Amino acid sequence: MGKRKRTFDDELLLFRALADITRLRLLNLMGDGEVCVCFFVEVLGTNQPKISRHLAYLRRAGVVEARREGKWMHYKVVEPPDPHAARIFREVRAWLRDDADMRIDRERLVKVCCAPQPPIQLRGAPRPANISA
Amino acid sequence: MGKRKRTFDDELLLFRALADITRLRLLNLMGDGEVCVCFFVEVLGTNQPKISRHLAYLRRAGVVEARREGKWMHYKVVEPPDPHAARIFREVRAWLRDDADMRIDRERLVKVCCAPQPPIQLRGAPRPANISA
DNA sequence: GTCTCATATTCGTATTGCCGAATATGTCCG
DNA sequence: CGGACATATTCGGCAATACGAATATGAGAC
Repeated sequence: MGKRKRTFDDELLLFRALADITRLRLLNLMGDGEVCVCFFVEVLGTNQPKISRHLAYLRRAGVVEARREGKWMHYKVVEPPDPHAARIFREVRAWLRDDADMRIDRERLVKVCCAPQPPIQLRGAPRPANISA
Repeated sequence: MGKRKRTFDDELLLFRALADITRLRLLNLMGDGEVCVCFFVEVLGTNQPKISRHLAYLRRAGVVEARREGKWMHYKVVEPPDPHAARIFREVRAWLRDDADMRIDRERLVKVCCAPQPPIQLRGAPRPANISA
């Protein structure tokens, strides 16, 4: 009786990962490359545990990977191993790229990163790679 | 503050519609054309209100449409109006077509429809269109 | 009209998911 | 070692969701 569950579990995990606006916003900010957790907190304007929980969710779903650099953690998007999941995921990311509100988030990320006087809590934080408006 | 919510609400509705195994199985059975509710109940082997509730969910998400024919209700897949959503949805359906367990469900549908002696509760029910193994 | 059948909805409850607050882990510096 | 900082996890409450059971709606037969 658990046969079908096992076969489609990964797929359900993917869709449930996409079924939350905070997680979609995180994926969107990672669209151009690695991003440090502290920037997520700053751009989304929410508390840090919430960000961390959603990143863990995305990691369990197999769509992001983490890399440690000293105290900081960098997250980046990775394609799911399943070819069908990968195709779906690519379409979702294309959707995020074109969405107006998502673009606003990305612009906020650039502004926070490249500001001459960044917020106090971001002094010395490693800048994300491949920033582009 | 409700700006982002409004813009991406439809998209979240789509992903949440896909984040349930029963709804994915229903979409899979509709892959080849219109299907009558009574066949869903038979193939999935569950109670009727559960099927009806999930079909209502899919209808609210804008991915299926219903048509009445006497006492029977036929459901079919429709593409979401948003181009990005439509592309994602097409990929999901392709995924369902290739999945092994989903194929088993479709074969069960064919068997139930075309059996020389269909189950008592299905005598006279309108056959789905475009049945194919 | 009534009866029957197919489907939809409501109701009460159990489960799941998201949240903020508090706490734990992990790394660097001195 | 201890203190500071970035991030992760746990905990309790609350809202959303899924379920079975019961009931309601809607259409055809009579």
